[in-house]
Amino acid sequence: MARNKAYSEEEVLGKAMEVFWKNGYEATSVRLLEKEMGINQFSIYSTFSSKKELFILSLKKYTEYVKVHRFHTLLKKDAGLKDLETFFHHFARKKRTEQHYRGCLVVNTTGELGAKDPDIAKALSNYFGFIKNTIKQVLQNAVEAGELSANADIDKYSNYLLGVLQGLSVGAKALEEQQIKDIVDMTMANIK
Amino acid sequence: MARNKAYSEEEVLGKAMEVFWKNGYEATSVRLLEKEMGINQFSIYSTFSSKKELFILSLKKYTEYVKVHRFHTLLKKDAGLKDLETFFHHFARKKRTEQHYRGCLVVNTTGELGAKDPDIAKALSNYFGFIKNTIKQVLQNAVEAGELSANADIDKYSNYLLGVLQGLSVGAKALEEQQIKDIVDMTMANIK
DNA sequence: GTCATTTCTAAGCTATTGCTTAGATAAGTA
DNA sequence: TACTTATCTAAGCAATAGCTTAGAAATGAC
Repeated sequence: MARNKAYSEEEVLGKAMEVFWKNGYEATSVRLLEKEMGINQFSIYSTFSSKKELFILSLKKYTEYVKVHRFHTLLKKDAGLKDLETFFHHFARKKRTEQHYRGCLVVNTTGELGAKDPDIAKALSNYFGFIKNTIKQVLQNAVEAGELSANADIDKYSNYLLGVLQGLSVGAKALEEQQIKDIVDMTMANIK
Repeated sequence: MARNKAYSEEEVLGKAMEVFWKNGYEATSVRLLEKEMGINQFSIYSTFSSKKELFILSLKKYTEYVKVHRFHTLLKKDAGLKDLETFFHHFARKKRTEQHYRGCLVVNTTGELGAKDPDIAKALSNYFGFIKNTIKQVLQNAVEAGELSANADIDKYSNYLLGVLQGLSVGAKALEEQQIKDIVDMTMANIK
């Protein structure tokens, strides 16, 4: 063994995620990362290999972040339709309370980079798969609790809700609060 | 008067739009624009002032583009629910036929830049306003044709459809064809 | 304490960024 | 034909991009 790192990898990765989230991939320079992560370029490259690798790890970190800060209510064992509705309605509130809503890091990246890079595309796909499964589990709970008909096509429903969620992630950056509300109302009325 | 320009402004602007659409704003260099537009940097700057101005003009050009190539069926005088349904179903087909679907330039930009720059944000907002109004007019036609109930809240409906459209623009870059189909099916079933 | 190994600082690398400029070229006016 | 004005080519500007390297500093093993 030898000298220890003077920083926590998870901690500086969290900072990197914030920078990418705020600025986007291309607009984030390694100098800015260096400043915000609090470590210099040598450390960034020796620990995270490249800007792209750091970004992909940031996308994974983001998944962990939203599990705790966005999807926690839906990840409860007994989460049901009511939780789903509350979750979606949070978008309209966010639009009002946060001056400059940053949107979803993964949706932003889909817009900026799309499928340009296969490694990044895989990370995007993994994230959306996780979101879909989370929603699907809630719908499954709802069926079991009798909130939804037993022959409801919950796979179809979860794809639909994922799609609307992607729309809301764009809309919350570009539309008015009332428009967000309308989208959420219409969508939830469609789940029955 | 003096020497004339050796190119059509509208034509090279169309090329610029294509480059931004394919690559995104930050990933598009002036050297690349120079190459694809077929004019050199002096001409770009003397005619379009800056990269940002050129981009904003490209966003406006994109609006004109989609009027002709995407929304033409919805802009017909008698466009109705059937046209709306066909329009939405085109997304799933696009996903299958176009290897690397580029998505919507404006949605992509919302993801990449959001409200970072007020001038660009205004252009995004204008675009989404146009789309909403286009949809709203179709719904109005549908009411008048008796396809929709006279007390349907068509403003709410059009916000909803705009939101789903934004979602599809993301989803078509990141989801599977079947998922797109599910989103479209569920959405259209909700308009009645 | 000595050594091997890793991390640190700080400077520097080449390539590219958005943008500008000097001078040649073209075109309408008189 | 001479003059004015605008557009062209091609080179060049400072600043910054992502990334690397040389040498100093720290740390656990022996």
